[in-house]
Amino acid sequence: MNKRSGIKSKKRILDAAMRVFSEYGYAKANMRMIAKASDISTGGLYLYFKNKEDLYLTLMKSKMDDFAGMTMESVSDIADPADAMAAFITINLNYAKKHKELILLQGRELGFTFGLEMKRKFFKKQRGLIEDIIRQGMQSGIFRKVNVPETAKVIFSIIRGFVLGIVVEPDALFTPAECSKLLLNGLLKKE
Amino acid sequence: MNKRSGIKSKKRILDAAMRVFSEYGYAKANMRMIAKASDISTGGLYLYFKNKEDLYLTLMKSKMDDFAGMTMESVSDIADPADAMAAFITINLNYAKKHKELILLQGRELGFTFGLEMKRKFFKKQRGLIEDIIRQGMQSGIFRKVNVPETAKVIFSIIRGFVLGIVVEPDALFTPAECSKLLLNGLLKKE
Amino acid sequence: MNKRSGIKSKKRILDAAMRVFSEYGYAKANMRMIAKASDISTGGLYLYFKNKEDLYLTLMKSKMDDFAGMTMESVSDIADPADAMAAFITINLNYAKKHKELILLQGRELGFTFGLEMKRKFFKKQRGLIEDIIRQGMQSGIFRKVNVPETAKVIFSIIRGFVLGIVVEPDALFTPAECSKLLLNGLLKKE
Amino acid sequence: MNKRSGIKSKKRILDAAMRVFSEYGYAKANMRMIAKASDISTGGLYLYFKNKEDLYLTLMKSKMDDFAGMTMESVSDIADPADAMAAFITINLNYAKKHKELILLQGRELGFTFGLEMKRKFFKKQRGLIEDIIRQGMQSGIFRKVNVPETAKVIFSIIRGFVLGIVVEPDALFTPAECSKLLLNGLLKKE
DNA sequence: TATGAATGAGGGTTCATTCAT
DNA sequence: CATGAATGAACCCTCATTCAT
Repeated sequence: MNKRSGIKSKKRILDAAMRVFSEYGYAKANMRMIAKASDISTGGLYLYFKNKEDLYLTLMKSKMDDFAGMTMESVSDIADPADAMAAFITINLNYAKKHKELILLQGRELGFTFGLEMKRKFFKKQRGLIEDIIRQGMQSGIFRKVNVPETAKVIFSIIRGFVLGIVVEPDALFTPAECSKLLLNGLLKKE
Repeated sequence: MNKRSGIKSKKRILDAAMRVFSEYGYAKANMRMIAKASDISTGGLYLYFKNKEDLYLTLMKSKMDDFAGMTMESVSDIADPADAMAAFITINLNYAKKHKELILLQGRELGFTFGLEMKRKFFKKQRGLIEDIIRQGMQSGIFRKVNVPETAKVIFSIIRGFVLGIVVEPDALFTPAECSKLLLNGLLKKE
Repeated sequence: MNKRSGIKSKKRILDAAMRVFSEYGYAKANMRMIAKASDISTGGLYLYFKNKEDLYLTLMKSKMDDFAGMTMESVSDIADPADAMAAFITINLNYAKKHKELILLQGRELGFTFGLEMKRKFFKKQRGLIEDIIRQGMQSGIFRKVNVPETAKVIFSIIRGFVLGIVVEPDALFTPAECSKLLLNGLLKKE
Repeated sequence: MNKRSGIKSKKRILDAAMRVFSEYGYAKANMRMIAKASDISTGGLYLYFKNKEDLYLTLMKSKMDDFAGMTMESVSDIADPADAMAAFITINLNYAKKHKELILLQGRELGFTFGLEMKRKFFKKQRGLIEDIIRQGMQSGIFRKVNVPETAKVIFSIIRGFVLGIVVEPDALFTPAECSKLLLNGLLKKE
């Protein structure tokens, strides 16, 4: 009955879906909840999304794109590779702190049969960013010589670990600064 | 078809449940599948487990206990803290490599309403091991002075990141050796 | 197959439920039967009723309300208390004769954990009617002096007995007239 | 394992069944409960009873026989018909007071497809007793002339009403004395 | 574009009954 | 006689999806 632009409706649904999926997870969330939360009829959902999976995937893609944009932007104009790496970590951790539910949601459906490809693409992109930083660090001589893609992979894994740590431990006390310090300096005493 | 020792039946169910849950995840797995996979009737499942959740939780607990035992044992008699840490990482990564599905399954249900307490206890224990190693390293003077529990938390997160990395990337190339090297030495060139 | 007014669907379900519950009793009736009998899908039932119990209770409540209305109305404008009592009995017995299955159904679930409160309220109301009649009879001097609420209770029990008698004995021959005569005059010869 | 005489086991099962059926009703009681309550294995139940229905029916029959014996005995040697009638009522009400659950249980399954025949036979016998009393009362001239079988039916219904009243109302205050007074004298003031 | 009643397959769970021991 | 693990049909209920309006 409401005259709403299609785009606006789609946005509303996505927002509602975010709230609902975050709270209940993919499996326990149901279309009626999302319909109610977005104030759109059950049938209406299917005007904008092929099915539940499509809705979920679209949502995830948009969030990932947002985040990818953020990181890209914030890192691109930092000259010092160590600073850039620190910035990359910082933005990851801050985002995690702010959007625990999203991380949780993504993690929860980690190995899902669907959406894997999308996730992999996202990961690759992020790793690409790290690789660039490492290469710059090596060129400028402040990083040790390492196998770039492999190290990027490891670092990316570490960051994912940090992120999960923040999300999982309710009273996580570790700060971006500390995390990057450990990553950059290691545990051993510099002789 | 009757008469199997109760314990044997329980074991069969647990094994089958592991396979089924691994493949489909908790939500999409259904009791009928597990029944079929364990060659036990649907009703039979409920002779040994109160319900689906109980079955899942029991399964997880047994796996965690197994793993906790393994790490404890393998680390306990290594004198050098750096070696101990490396061993701890190695065992984590090797286990992950061998039991990807289990990790995935656990990760998938990360934020589950149930079983959280159990998982937290497990995490705490593992973190305790790391703390011990750090303390020894600091005493023997080969580790830098750090805030022990916090650092343990960070390291544990990092390891979790490694583990997930192995699981998520299908062609993970990173080795335990590399991982522990990075963790111990950091990315920056010494001096 | 779609689109029926909600109210109409609800009515159809209630009607079908009456038939099914009457024939099989609460425990042996199942939702699929009711669905089939109302020509509505299983899921459709749950659009209108929270669950089996709710459906049953709603059904009972509506029947009780109907009946309470009938008695109230038919007794209210009879001046002579003896006549009023006779009318009350008559309406009870006639209703029982016409709706054996309903009585049976209600009786069958007599001590049910649920719906007891509802039934008690209904009983209380009916007893209230009887009390009024007794009081009037005593005031006008044609009834003996009795303890009103207690006597009402007894009379109500007697009527319930009559009702059950009609329902249980397939070839019940006893008529309202006879019943009220016995109740009013007793068995002893008036000396 | 226990050496128990068959008869004793049967009795134990019946006793346990009484307790369990009373508490849960026929439908919600299950064989395992009865097995546990009688300390006999599930399979063992089927050594003594063909199935759940048979167990229930056997139980009911034994209770009815007991009760029929009691009434018969207690009424048989009372000379005065009014006293006999009063005694009959008294024994019914006292039994009801003592064995509410049994009455409830029987009432609950009133219209059951099975056991109806048995119940009818029981009712007939009880009615026969009442008929005898009425006939004696008419012969001795203290009862009014009435249609004997029909009046017996009505009286039996009334008594059933009393019995149910006792069971249903939690704080039933009506006494056997009162009940029989009303039944014998009626509500109207004499003359 | 929008609605929401309706569908129906499928999931978790129970329980009377059987049968190898 | 006795056991109790095992069976499997059947039950209540949910929910993604459709479609007449």
